[in-house]
Amino acid sequence: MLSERRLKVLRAIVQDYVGTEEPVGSKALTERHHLGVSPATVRNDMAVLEEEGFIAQPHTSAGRIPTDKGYRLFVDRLAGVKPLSSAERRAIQNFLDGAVDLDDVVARTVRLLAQLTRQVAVVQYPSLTRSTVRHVELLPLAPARVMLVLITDTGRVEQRLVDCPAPVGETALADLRARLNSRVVGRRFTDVPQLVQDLPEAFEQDDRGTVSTVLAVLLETLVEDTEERLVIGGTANLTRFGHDFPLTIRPVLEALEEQVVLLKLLGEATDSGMTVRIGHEIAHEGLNSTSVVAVGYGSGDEAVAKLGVVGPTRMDYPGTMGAVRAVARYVGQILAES
Amino acid sequence: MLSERRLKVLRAIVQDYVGTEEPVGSKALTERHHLGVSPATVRNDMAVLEEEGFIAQPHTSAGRIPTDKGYRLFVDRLAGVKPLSSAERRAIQNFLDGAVDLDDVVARTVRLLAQLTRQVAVVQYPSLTRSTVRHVELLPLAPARVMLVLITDTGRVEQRLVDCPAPVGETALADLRARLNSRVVGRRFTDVPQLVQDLPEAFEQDDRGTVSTVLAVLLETLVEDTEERLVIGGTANLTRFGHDFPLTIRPVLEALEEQVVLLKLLGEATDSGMTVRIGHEIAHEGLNSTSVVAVGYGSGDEAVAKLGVVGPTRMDYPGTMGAVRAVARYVGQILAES
DNA sequence: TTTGGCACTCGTGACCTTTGAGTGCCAGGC
DNA sequence: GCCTGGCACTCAAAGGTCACGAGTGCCAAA
Repeated sequence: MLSERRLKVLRAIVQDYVGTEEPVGSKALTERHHLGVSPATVRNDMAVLEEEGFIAQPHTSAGRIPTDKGYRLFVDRLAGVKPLSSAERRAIQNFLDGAVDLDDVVARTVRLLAQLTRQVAVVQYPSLTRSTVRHVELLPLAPARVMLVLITDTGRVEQRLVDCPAPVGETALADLRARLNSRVVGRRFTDVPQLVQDLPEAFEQDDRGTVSTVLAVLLETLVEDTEERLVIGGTANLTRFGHDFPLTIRPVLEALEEQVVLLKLLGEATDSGMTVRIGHEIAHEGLNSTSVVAVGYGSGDEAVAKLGVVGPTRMDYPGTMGAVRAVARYVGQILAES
Repeated sequence: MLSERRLKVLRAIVQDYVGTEEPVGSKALTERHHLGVSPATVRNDMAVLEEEGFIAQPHTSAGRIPTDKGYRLFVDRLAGVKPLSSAERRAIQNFLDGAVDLDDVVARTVRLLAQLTRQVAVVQYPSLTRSTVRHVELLPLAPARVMLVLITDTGRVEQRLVDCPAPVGETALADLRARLNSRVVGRRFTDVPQLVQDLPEAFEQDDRGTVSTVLAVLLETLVEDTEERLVIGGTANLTRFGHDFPLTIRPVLEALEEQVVLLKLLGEATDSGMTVRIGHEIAHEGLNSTSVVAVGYGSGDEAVAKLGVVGPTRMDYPGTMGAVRAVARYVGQILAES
């Protein structure tokens, strides 16, 4: 087990390195942090920390930099989540309060996160899986063609064209609309399938085909929409990545365009509480020199989606985590209000 | 006026520089292009070209590189549009034919363009200004709350919540829906305002407020939606920009996130025919070292939106223009079919 | 007008040296 | 047993020198 002081040394190394981007040596450490011991002692501690794999030397006779393992320990045990200043909190609130609809909320959130953390922000649209149905509408477009419109409690609207096996009368459609809504409004998406299961039986033989078709499309919409949309922003912050970044930035930009990768990353985040993935903990190769801080957000207790940032492993974890958490909370509030 | 040969020299310089990314000298020129004259002669021509501002020297005793003005001349008079190979054409068609809906068409187009040109691709969603209305639907959500759904001929669906000044009856709403649709279905967005102008007068005094409100929201939707959505892709290609690119890439990434800037850029493109903006011809400062190749596309004769690419001024103009034009044509076809 | 010749420029890369931050280790002190 | 000051060692970074060579401009001759 590492002694108290060695943990302090590790923390100091992480903090200094994050600030200066340069390997930190024993002398500089004792000067900047009042550790109460001499550089020589710190050197001994550093030797131990290196042996344990928490820090490394880029080359002999250079300072040390934290390894992924070192950052991990730092995040888990040495760093808190830095709360935002009240000025920042007010700024967040003001900025988000101006949003007019869901798209706007998401767009503003991503801008805000990017600005606050000075990193790349990723925001997932609220998932439909935990959403409830606000309204289902059926519009006759042509004799055998119906448009299905699904409105969710998060303000999202989805529509699908349905080609029916036979012409549908206005009354049958109105009947279906009424029955459908009475059963599913206010219910969760996940509950819908069994709620509508026996619905065709309530209709005349002629219309059953149509009813089944409409229901099939509805269920399909519910499932399909579980694959989420993402919005990313602040990619210009990638230029702050490091000195050698032609090589670093490339794969990151590529990964950011692969929504699948990002979705998987966010998906790995635990539903409640913040998740931090550091460097090689991230499965995707192009992101091995980045860290991801993600957290779920939602209108109620449950998270309906995730948001987070992607930055260099050498990032200000406490500050980033604080910003991410704060933004997630405010977005949750906004969603709850609307 | 520049002699025939000097134009040839300029063309050779542009081609070589685009290929090698390095200043091109007189000797290399005569070796790679059979100009039939000696390096000394070429040097004289280069001196003239430089005096006229078409080329420049990064420093004394280095080769020449084209200036923005040089590229302009090249594009206008020296370069054709390079048609794609039939293999490329087939690839485009196959790739786009797999699209299932409008979103997918746009997403695929942007990927395709980025891949084909190896640059940053920008695709604007089909504009609503030239679109026609397919259907307008009104859904009662609460006694004084109505959802307005607008379906366009390009397959786009927009919805808005309308808070009415007074409760609306089902019948009044149905009446409004019917009257509204009979007037605007199949008509262009731009014509809608005057078509519905006198609609409130057909209703009872009690409902006029509601009707006016709904109409106001509808018109607002039409106008708002004229501000287009954009999709961009291939940002990873920015890493190919140049050697000094930390400084170059930053403002470009920033500009790409400012949709306003891009919209303006695309907007400047003439409706028919391709537009090429080179370096400082672009008003936005961050994009002064880039060129934009844009062209309109549409399902019929008229362009409904623009698409294009953003790349370094040092780009393969003939090839890029060929790819952009070809993609625009195929997308137009796809849209016309659906 | 073109061409070969020639002197000149100047960025590039190779090679060397110096500098200094940082290290590991050790012997002595608390 | 842990901490500390001292000391020799290492090595990347910074600076300086130098030769190279691609490229230029100019000029006189074809």
